[in-house]
Amino acid sequence: MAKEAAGRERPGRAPAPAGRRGRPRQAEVARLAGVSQATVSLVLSGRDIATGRPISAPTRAKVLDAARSLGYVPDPAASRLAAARNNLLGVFSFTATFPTDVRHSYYPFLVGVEQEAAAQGYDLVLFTGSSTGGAGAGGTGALNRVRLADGCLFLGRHAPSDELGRLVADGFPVVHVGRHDEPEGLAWVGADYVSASREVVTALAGLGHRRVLLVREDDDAPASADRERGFLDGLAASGLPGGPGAVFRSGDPRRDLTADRIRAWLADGVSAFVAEETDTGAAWRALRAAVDEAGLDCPGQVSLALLGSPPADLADGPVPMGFDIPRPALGAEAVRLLAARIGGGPAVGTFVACAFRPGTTAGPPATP
Amino acid sequence: MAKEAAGRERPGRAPAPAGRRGRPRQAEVARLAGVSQATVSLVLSGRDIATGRPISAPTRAKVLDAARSLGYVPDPAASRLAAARNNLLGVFSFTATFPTDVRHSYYPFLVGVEQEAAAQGYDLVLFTGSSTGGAGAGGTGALNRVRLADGCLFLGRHAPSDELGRLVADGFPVVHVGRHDEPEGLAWVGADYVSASREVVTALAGLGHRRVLLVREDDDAPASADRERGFLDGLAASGLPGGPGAVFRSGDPRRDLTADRIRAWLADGVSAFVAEETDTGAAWRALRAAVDEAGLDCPGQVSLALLGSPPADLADGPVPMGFDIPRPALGAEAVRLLAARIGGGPAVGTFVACAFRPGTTAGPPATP
DNA sequence: ACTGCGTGTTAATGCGCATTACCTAATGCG
DNA sequence: CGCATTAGGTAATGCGCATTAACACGCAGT
Repeated sequence: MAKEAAGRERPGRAPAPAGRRGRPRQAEVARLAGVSQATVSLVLSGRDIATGRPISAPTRAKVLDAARSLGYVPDPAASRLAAARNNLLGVFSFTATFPTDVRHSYYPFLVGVEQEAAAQGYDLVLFTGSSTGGAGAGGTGALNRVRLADGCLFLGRHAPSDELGRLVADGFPVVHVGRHDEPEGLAWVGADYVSASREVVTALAGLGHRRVLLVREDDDAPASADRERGFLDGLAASGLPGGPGAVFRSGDPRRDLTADRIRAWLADGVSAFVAEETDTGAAWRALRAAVDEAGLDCPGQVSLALLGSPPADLADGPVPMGFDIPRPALGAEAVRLLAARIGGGPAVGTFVACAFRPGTTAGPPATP
Repeated sequence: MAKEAAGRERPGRAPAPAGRRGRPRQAEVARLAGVSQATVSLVLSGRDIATGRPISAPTRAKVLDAARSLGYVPDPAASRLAAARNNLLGVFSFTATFPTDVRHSYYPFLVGVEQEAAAQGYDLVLFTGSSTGGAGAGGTGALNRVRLADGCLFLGRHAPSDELGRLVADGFPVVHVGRHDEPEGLAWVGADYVSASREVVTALAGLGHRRVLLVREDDDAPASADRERGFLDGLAASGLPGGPGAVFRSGDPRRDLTADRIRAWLADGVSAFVAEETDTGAAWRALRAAVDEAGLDCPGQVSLALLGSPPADLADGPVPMGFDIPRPALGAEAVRLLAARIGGGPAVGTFVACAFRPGTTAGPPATP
């Protein structure tokens, strides 16, 4: 290795602090200002007043001037090491590349994250799960780099519980977006599907409906279960008949939900249908198709509601009664929670309320 | 004069290394394996053989076992501080928030980046320009956090030269994607528009065209200038008439490029038109519209070419003669360059060749 | 036997910063 | 006036890791 010709110097491998190389350090600011490095740190971090160790105005000024004239910028790695914080928040997405795509479902969420992070004085650092790169030792690998930040948000349902559990066990501040009970002690934020679904049912009951049917897919995600629970809660609260008969479950709604079936239900007293929302929107799609096929007028002869937002390609159809997941708010809440955890707060789970959407697909039941 | 603090313990604020708290450190692995921390570092980094200081097989095994049983994972911040490297590559995108526009999404580029990074043993960390958050001291702020990584790629034409220059001046390894001459000493990779454009003209000349016209927008980006230069070079090389008459420049091609005008050019001996590619694709769009409007048969009566790829919404039209920017290759090359710079290589600029695309919009000139 | 040399391993050091214990005036106060 | 307090600042220390000088131990050569 040939680097500097000055004979020997610093034992470590060594960019010289001398001459004109590399960023200035606090030590150099200190020298220029005629104070100690510690004072520089105190002044620049503003921690002097915060901790009741005030630094006199003239000294402050000297330090700040020196820092500015040298163009001092802190080293985030060193900050993190020394103080266990560098005001960086990680955002980990398990999707292949990072969702820079606006159509991507995470996008609105990220908007909220970004705003709240800025409000709390944090910068963001993004990670993706794809990289299977280097990292010699651990092998655990991918998740490890989030430790660069003070804490990390995790998006995506495919979060591997074991790796996450590892971070949690190490006391690293983590918040998962979307309810997630798996690793004990994991903090999360989730939308309150139960209340929102109940509210939809209550609204239908308020319009006069006496029999309401839930159409759901054959999917056992917690989000689906929550919706069903809210639905049944709503029926009970409105004094409507619940039980298994109030739920129609199908692995292939498009096939099972025929126009005939719809007519039969109507004849049987059902006047409103509620569809679960899923990735594919299959339940909602099938419901609408069947109603159309049966030649029924939507708010007039039958009322429809959707427990969530319609899929993008149906966005210009009539707005369904239902609720919207407040994704930006969810993101903001996640950041708030994470900030609290970094500050030593507890690892709690939090629900964020969804916004009820009246829509145009529900009205009073037809009077035959 | 103060040395012993017999009563107290660690002066720093202190998560205990004791009991069962937090990640294990190399020191604990060392203790368990009955070796020194230095040995652990050597073994885990594999640097023992690399530096010709081999560690004996039994010792290696002990260390590796201990590390595995404790679940040791390295602290990326500490690695970076101590060694000036942590095998992380930054990718900085200057787009506002998380980019809003899908069309010139960086996606294909990122694919190449990701692959090559993995191949080189690096993990990725992503940044965006938006965050205007905390960062006490500097004020320079946003760009600073890239220092967490060993080096950083920069995407986007809006790269502020001064901030970038700062990083470059500090000796931080940086590679900009897209030619960028501004800060002296900035490394970059860019597509070779000059050669690619020349090749297109040569191809047209080879088909027998004697007068070719370039349609460009009123935009002075270096990418546009390069295309024009390549175009003119190509004319010269083919012995065709160049000069200002060979270039039609318009701030609003859709308005200025009328069917009549096209006919006039044809009457004047022009038999092929070449459009510049831009974000909007306005030149190409206008050219096609005018030719259609004039009722001209495209490969038959007039030949067209595009110096780039057609906009997404015109993707299913006829494939224009032109060239494709090898975005994944560009990304890969950028990573290679960055890795080289981290390894101490020079800050060079590199061109990546574009792929000629014959397409179906060009043929021999009409024989009147 | 002493030197030379190769091989393993450890002690010591520092990366850049935050933090704490301590030190020295300059007060306050009964 | 004697002591406690406050204001203002500094020296020392360590975060977790990588790096290297130095040491310890054979084993050959002369």
